[in-house]
Amino acid sequence: MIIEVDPNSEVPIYQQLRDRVVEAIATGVLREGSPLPSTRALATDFGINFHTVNKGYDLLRQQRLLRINRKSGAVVLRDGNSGPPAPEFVEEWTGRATTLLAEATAHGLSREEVLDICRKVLETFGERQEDS
Amino acid sequence: MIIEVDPNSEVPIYQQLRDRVVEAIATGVLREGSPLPSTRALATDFGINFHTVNKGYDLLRQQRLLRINRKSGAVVLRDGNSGPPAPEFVEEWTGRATTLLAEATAHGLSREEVLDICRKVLETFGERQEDS
Amino acid sequence: MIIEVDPNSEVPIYQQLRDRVVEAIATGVLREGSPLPSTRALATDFGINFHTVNKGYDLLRQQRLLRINRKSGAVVLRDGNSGPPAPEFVEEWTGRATTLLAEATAHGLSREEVLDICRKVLETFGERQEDS
Amino acid sequence: MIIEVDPNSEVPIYQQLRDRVVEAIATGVLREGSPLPSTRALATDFGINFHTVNKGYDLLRQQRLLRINRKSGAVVLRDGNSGPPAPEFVEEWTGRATTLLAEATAHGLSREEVLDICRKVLETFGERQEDS
DNA sequence: GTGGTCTAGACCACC
DNA sequence: GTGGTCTAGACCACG
Repeated sequence: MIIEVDPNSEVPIYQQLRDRVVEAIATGVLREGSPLPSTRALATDFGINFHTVNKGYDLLRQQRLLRINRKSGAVVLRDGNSGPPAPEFVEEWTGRATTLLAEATAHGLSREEVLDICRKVLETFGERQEDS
Repeated sequence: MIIEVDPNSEVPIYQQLRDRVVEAIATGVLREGSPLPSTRALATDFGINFHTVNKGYDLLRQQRLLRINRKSGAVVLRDGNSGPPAPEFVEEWTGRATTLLAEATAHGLSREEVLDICRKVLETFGERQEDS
Repeated sequence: MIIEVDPNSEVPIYQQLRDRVVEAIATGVLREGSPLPSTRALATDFGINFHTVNKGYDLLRQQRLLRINRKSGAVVLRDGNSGPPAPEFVEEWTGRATTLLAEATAHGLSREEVLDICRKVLETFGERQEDS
Repeated sequence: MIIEVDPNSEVPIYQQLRDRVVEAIATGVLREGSPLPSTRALATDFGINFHTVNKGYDLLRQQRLLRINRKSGAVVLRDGNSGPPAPEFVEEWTGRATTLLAEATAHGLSREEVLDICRKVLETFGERQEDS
């Protein structure tokens, strides 16, 4: 895994970790069943406390993206090919997307420019199995 | 202005205020030159601390969306028709968008579903002046 | 609040705290909108660490029973009169109830004895508004 | 025996094992005197550690549901028809039931809804011998 | 060796 | 004042 976190960022480390894992799942670097490093191992790798890693992993577990075993550590529970999302997720996500899209619009990006950026970002994510 | 903040939400009030103003600019409710209520007036309206409003306005000022004059109060500095955004903004915004889009992808939304949601949200922002 | 936790119990302190709060909501001691002590205050009251209280409160927030404000502390988000439960909750709860009821049955309690105990326990919980 | 354990669940395997045995006794699949597989056989069947099975059996022994003989293996010590439960068990069980029922009540299930669920679950446990 | 719990103390963000 | 984050280290539960 090629994940990096910035301890000096204003966004909490555990959330950076969550974001990077989510992105790795979206890009296909991590798939359903992929194992993640142990909390202690990842902590020493990043030079951060293992509790911080723990909290990041816990966030991912709450979002049903990770399954945590005492025995075998953390395992990716789902990826883009694991079925449709929960309706509540879509609703909640749309709310956050609205704010983000409003910001781009207010700063002068046109509808098509915004969609182009989104399209390009989505293209960097791996192809879905059903597409190929 | 028909702006509402939820003091019980988990998202900080000053950020809710910022988000609502950004959305108002995106939807055309606020335009370049539109005056905003004074910090004190808004604070008493919402029953929140005057410093909180100040912080929200300051965020908008940092993002070059607001101009704050000691004399004439806060004025919207730009809207979607005020020209293209700063390149740094686009870059920073794309980063945040990537994380958000990754989240949708990881949870099982297809590329087209994500783009559809974005398209629909953008349509609610109303037509730009040069479009009409 | 008359809440007690046993630091020597095998069940984690933060979960005991969660259980006591849930029971207080069920019995009507706590209602929608009731404030809870600050994490630090409760921690010193119980002679435990504030992080432990924090974790207990966080559990309750995850279950949508608590709302946590930076300003005003923790507030009860819902009680028995705040509307019907989420379907997923009912399903998950039924699973746990099955195991518990099986235990009673295996130990020799008859169907009616079990239901009697449940009925009596439920009667100690406060009357619902719509019942009165 | 048709018992299944999920090694990926968040609930410990030894407790899953205990729960499934308790449920099997409640539903009548296992009765007083029924032999259980040897710990080693069960361990290889499930692909889990032999100590884990041991711990699950030990839990059942502590709850007076199992007798473990070095010679004849594990045998079900009692079922629903083996007489009334120990008073201490009833007391301890009522405590756990209170927490579970409180949870349902706090989430908005009415007294009758809760009792209905319990009644339906108990009906799936089959008739007792003295009832038939 | 894995994660989970609890303690302790520091510093920051919010209001 | 409130809660949130991060660090640090100890001990226990699980397999």
